[in-house]
Amino acid sequence: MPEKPYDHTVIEEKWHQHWASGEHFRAEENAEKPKFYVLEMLPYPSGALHIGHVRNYSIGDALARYKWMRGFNVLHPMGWDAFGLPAENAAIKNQTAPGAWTQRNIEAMKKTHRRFGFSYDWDREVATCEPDYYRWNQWIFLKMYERGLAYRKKALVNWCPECATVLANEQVVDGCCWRHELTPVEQKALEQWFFKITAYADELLADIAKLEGGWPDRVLTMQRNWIGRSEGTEVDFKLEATGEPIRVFTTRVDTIYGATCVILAPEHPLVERLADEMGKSRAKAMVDARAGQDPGEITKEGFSTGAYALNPYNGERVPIWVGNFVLMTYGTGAIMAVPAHDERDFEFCKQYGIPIRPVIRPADGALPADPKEAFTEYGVVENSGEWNGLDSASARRRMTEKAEREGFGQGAVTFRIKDWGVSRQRYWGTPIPVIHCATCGVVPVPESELPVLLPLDIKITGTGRSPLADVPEFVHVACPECGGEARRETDTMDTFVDSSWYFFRYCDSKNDQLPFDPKRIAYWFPIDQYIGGVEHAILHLIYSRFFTKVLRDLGLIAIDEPVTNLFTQGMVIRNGAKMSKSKGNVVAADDVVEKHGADTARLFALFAAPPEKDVDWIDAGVEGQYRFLGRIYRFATRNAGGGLETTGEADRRILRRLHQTIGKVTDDFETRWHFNTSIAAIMEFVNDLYGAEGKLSKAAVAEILEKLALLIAPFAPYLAEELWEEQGRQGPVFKQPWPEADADLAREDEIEVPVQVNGKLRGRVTVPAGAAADAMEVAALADEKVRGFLDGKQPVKVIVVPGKLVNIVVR
RNA sequence: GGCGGAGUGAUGGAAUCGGUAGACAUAGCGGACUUAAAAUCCGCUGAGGGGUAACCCUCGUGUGGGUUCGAGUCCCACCUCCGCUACCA
Repeated sequence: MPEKPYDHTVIEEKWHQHWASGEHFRAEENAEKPKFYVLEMLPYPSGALHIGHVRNYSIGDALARYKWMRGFNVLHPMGWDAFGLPAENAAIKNQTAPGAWTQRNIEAMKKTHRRFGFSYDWDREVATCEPDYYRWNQWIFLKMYERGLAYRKKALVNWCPECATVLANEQVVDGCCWRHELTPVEQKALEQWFFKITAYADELLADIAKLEGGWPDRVLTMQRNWIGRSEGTEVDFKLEATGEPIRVFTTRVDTIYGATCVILAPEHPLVERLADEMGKSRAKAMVDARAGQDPGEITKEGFSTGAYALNPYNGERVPIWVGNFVLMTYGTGAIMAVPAHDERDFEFCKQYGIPIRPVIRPADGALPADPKEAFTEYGVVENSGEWNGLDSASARRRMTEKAEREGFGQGAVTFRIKDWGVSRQRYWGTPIPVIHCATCGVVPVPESELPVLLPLDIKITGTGRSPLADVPEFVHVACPECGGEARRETDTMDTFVDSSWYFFRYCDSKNDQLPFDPKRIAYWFPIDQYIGGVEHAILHLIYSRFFTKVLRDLGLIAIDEPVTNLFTQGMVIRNGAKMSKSKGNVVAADDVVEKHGADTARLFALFAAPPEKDVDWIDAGVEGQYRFLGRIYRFATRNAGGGLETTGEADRRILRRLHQTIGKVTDDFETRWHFNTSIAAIMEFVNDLYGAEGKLSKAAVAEILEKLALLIAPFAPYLAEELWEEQGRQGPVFKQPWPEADADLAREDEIEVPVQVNGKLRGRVTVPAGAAADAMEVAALADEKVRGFLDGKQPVKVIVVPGKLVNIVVR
């Protein structure tokens, strides 16, 4: 047959049309077949897919297609994380409505998605900004409110006095507003909504054990650290003037005789009463200074309130200070400072001349007279009255018991993780479904009135209060309880709410009675493979686990954890920097597909590096993948139906290589997903194939062409489908059984074994495959070259690794 | 500061369990084809040295030590880069 040139535009356009109906990728519940739920993190519709997305989806798609070929019933959905701040920023900049802007972006990106030929079941598509999605955010919110898992409290927000608006953390640059670079951001307390994730802190921590093996260790470590459980003691110091308690949390109550002051967080309620006017304004300045600051950069500062507290263990009188490094949001917002045994306290006390008094000595040492640094390890208690001589661990235990017995403290477990603040003073998000009534207070919107619709035609100015507060039709509402005049909540939800349960919705995306039918979840869940960027290792993946547990406790699902296996791909960087619009180094997926075609782009995304590694995207190199596809296509077309009538040695050799290649690619899929080496193996095979061209039998050519199409199907689906069709076979290729490597055909007859003398490579001998150790030794010792290096000496020892190598040791 | 990852040719990377370092690809060089170029096909390509040649020798995986018959791979110390996290008492 005559060779045809590889024209990706023709091939890809053809199959693109063919797949447009979407029927090939539709997933349906089928109890007969094993299911496989493969999911890639849903993108924010920023306007265009970039090459980082392409990498993510190429990994997921290769796996989805492989699993199809392995006979699984595959669920492979896609959607849009469509709420969020960029839409509002674009609205301000371009005078467009956020909804319309988002919709346009989704359409553009979906088009790109389809050009790449990713195997999604688009019937299940979800866009989180659609009322039929976010109504279930509201529904879940109300269920959580009923159970006390959603509650209100005052919390600090970043506030720009110039815009008179709340800023997101990423809008704070060097402590100043991003739009007013000289205006320092202030901290302002607002009533806000919180999800009580701390109620699940213990379970979230304990269940990490269930994820081991399926999730990367570093993600689990990050989550453990983020939850940050620590056991300690809460102790009440007494305010000298009034006798009222000041509660502190410490993990080292054994050091309490070394406490030389009590330090309050600047927001601590007592500061209001203890500090003078000057102190109060200093405290306020400390709080504001924290906005957007790199915490490591903040230098410790503080001031004395002039008040004193009494140590409950020894009655000692210690001064009360305010310190900027004490956090109101952790523990009790107040600490006892033990400079001799805590680095931070040491630094602070040294700076202000507060005494440093050691009370713990190393088990094998003495108390230092004038410590140069804090001794933070466990040791033996000294200078501590009745407790002297105890080791730290038992002192902790017994001193805590005393506090409990005498009522001035107790054992306590503190978590680093805080309740999840979900209120956003923003427009483009899910309206929080509550109503504020002057008589009835906070009233949830009745379930029957959901969804609370987000009004679409509004002006976003970027200044003032929550944008929704300026929409009278939205705000004014009758109270569902008393019928009186009331106003709607004008804050919207954090977009992490949207992405915390979307993977359930995919299973039943059109349900208008419930967020999803529990039966369908039972079939598809848990997610067998979740794939996404490691940047979501903490927030998204903890919130998703939290929601799963909440939905379980609501009786909607029966599982504890949503994701069995997590794969975190590396980032695609560009010129050593993370791709971002502001840096102007974004590689658009559209450009790549335009120039080289979808198969080439996908192949290159997988070939550039193993998927878990970061990769610096350089255009050079894409060419090679295009050439590779062309080599396959040209070989296939010019050899179609061709070949010798008789079979010979060339057949045997190339079929051996074919089956070795199948084995290699299969192994990569089953164990480590290093598709760069899978593709390299197929390239090597094709190179060998070129060498054997013209020497192969008809039967061998046919088998090779068939298997080759199957082998590349997960990586280059367009070309695979085209080859499959040209061979006159019934498609689609990605629903065919994955080829099996035939171990007998793959086996080598002879192997070349390196021979070392004293560990240095000195020669090679050829032996039959499977040769016994002594046969290998004989062959090695008989080799002329090797003998030259033996210098006539007798081997002291010969190490033989069957099938691998021989090492002869001489002295 | 804490936790994690990585350092291999000009470049991306390979070497999966301690066993031939540099597969595969890019870039470069040379050849074939062509009036010419592109495309394609073939060959060479870690450094240094030797040989007419097939080939051979020495060195070589961030640095310095160690374990081992044998180390890119394991252990110790250090250097550099990257990511995450960060006064969490």
